[in-house]
Amino acid sequence: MSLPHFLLGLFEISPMSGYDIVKAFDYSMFFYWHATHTQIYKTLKKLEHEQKIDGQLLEQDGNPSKTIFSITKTGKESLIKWLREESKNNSLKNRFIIKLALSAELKASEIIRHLEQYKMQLKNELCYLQSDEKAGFLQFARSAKEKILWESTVENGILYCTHEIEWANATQIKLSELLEKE
Amino acid sequence: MSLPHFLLGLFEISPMSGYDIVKAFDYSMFFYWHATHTQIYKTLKKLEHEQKIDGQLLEQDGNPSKTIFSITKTGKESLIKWLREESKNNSLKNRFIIKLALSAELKASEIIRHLEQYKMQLKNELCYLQSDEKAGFLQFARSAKEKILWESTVENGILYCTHEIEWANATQIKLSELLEKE
DNA sequence: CTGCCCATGTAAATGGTTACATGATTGA
DNA sequence: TCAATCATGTAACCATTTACATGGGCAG
Repeated sequence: MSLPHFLLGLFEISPMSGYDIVKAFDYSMFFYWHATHTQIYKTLKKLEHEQKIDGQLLEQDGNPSKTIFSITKTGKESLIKWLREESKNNSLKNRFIIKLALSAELKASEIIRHLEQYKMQLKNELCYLQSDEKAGFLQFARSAKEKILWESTVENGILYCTHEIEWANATQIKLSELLEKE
Repeated sequence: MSLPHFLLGLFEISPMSGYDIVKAFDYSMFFYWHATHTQIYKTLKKLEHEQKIDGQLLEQDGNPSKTIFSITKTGKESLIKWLREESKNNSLKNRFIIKLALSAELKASEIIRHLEQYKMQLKNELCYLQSDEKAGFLQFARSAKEKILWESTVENGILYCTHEIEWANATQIKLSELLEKE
């Protein structure tokens, strides 16, 4: 139940179109969230209907027209209210880890291969998090406070990926030691 | 789309009742997954209908009867097939972090308080992951390989919580330095 | 006799993915 | 001329949460 608030948060930073948000998600701009265009456009309709955002049609030449949404006073109030609430239900769902826990039926070599694939996914994410492109966004922070928050969230993703890769390496080693014993 | 497979994985370890699984989730036995009883019982019906599990009524005195499910041959085949597949869509959703990224409108002191609450949640989880109760489960591993996998998943949770707490501390310090400057 | 634990369910709502659809424009 | 990008949508499905419900047993 957070996508509407997440979008309000984006509009509070800057007015933008639904498509801008779709693209931001597609380029995995937000390490800890994902949404598809279906969900985004539906949520935008809902937020507009609740008068939390306000759409302005922008005609373009070359490209189709698009609606630029801005946050309204009501929307901002709703956003602040949500921001102030304690964040509960922070439980994570990690498909890879739970599959791994149940994988004892597979050959050790096969599990090692899965860990390798997992590491590759993490390295890709890490690569983007550490890119100049990502770092470039930080300059758009509107205050020292915002800059700290944005840097911290990027740092969180980097630390997560790094530690997860290290853990995967350690697990691979344990499994290969097992292979040698057999 | 993994709960059915997750449950098959549990039944492959040992036959058990729906209620056993409900309780396991309630006591957050599985750090990286959660499900409610509604979802569990519905999934059990589905798995039974697909003949992937097989229920046996167990009469008890004192307590109501319960159905103990075991995995069938078909179920085990389906489980193995899933285990062999590469695990994609490992993207995480972290409500706390995304809220934090949007929190620049809040006072630094308020954000520091949120980080404190987040740390408390993590410390609770960590406490359980490091408990004797949790360690006790490891002895039920049916092979050296399974033991490595279970230990690794617990270790993964411990590392995650530990690093996340460290990161939260560092972020709190940055924010309090900002407070001093004002 | 009140309230919690056992054990299992239904109904309704929300959240999220996948597939299908459109129609203009631009670059290879 | 073929495919990709821009921009937005619907329909159907699957996943998940919240609320409501039952009925016996047991402890305080």
